[in-house]
Amino acid sequence: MASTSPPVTEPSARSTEKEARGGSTAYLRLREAIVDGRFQPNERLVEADLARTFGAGRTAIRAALVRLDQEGLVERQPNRGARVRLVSDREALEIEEVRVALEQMLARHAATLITPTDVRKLRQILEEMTARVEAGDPLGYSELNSRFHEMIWAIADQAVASTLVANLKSQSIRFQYRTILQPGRPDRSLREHAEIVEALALRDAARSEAAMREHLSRVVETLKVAIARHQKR
Amino acid sequence: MASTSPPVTEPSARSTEKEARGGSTAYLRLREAIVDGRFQPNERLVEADLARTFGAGRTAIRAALVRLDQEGLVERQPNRGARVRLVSDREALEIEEVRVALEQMLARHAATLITPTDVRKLRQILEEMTARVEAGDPLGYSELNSRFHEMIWAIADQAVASTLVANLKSQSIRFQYRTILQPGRPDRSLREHAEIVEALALRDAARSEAAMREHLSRVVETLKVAIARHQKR
DNA sequence: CGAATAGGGATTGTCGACAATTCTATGCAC
DNA sequence: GTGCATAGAATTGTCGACAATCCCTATTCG
Repeated sequence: MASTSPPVTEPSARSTEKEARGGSTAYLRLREAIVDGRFQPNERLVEADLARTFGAGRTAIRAALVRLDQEGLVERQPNRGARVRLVSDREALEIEEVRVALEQMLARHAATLITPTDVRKLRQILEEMTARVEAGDPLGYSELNSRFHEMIWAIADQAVASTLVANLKSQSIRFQYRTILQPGRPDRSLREHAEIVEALALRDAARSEAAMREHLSRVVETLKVAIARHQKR
Repeated sequence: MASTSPPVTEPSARSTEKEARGGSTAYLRLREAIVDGRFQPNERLVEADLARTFGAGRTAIRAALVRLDQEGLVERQPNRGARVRLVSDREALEIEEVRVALEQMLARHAATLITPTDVRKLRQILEEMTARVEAGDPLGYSELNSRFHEMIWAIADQAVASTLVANLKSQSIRFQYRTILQPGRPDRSLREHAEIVEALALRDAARSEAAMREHLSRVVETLKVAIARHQKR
């Protein structure tokens, strides 16, 4: 399991790379810490503390916070510091709606660009997913699920959309288990994924788009009831 | 005319407001300068110069640049400074594709939430647009066109999607005139907008979505030929 | 004459210090 | 005991200085 989005779109490949060297290493490490949940939502992020923790200067931490704020992972208030941003239930739903729209489009593009090799890889992931469901391993399933979708993003070859959807995902990561853990969901989810692969293999753009829409719309619905149930508790 | 996105989603309402006071005023002014085209694409943005120009410290400028980099308006390379980001033709198309997907979704939501007052306002904008076309005023038309779409974003009441689409728009602003200036485009565009209003007035979600998709798909197509024509020149 | 190299100027990156602001806790009045 | 004012601590915001890096030019050597 571990972090979150390895393949398609690293945190934000826009600029400042070279890892270990430059100053953006603080950004990457802080980001990872937040996404992995090592900081609680709403937890205060004191610059001096972070600087000590990550062995960086306050300047670097500051830049990282500005960046994470713009990215939506952190909330900064003037003179009052930064906290890990808590995304509300309402917002999580909005994010998921956007994801539906974007992945739909990505599926359509993927259908016209997909190669036999890609299809083989997708089927392979699908098999592994089946195994995890049978083994009753929701965590492993969830990880493969991510791989599945990321693979489609890569095939679609649409950098803008992929970056956006990856960013949104890291914002709403806290909600990802609420859907899979619903009863009966894994089986149904599996069938939906199978239909997506089927449509992609046929290079049928319209059907691929529809299948993805169908799949993610159900995820949204599931999330809605999960949240409703979670609230009246 | 002037700036770009007044109503729905100011530059980035996430944090740091209060305008004239805090330090983010440099960010806002620099952003506006870039979006309005007062800096050429690829032009170097030297921190010291900007600090003098905007009467701010280098620290504030630095924070603004980090933010604008994350936002995609500026490109920063380690130790080599920042430049106004040049979005390629390819990327402009990708951005527009994303816009199709998002606005489609926004139209669907707007259809279920729209009020008679909203409909009246949309029809009014539509009338003004007609007047501009008849007057042969593409600039005024373009401005109203923005207002039209922003109004729909507002109605849809989806902050996440609205923010994204607004950001994308400021990135691709350089391309906005390439579509409208194509021959025969204004008339057709007008009819498409009318159909959108019609569908929204009926509160018909599916039809609204389809109308928006139809409209923006044509914009993408138009942009494609405009770019192709522009390249072999 | 061309290529490699060293020097100098310009620019970014980072640190430490201090000012400005917010937060916390204590004391005082009622 | 509750509410308000105030002092002190904690934290952020900003500035100036310096180190690190890059870019350009001129010089030297083959």
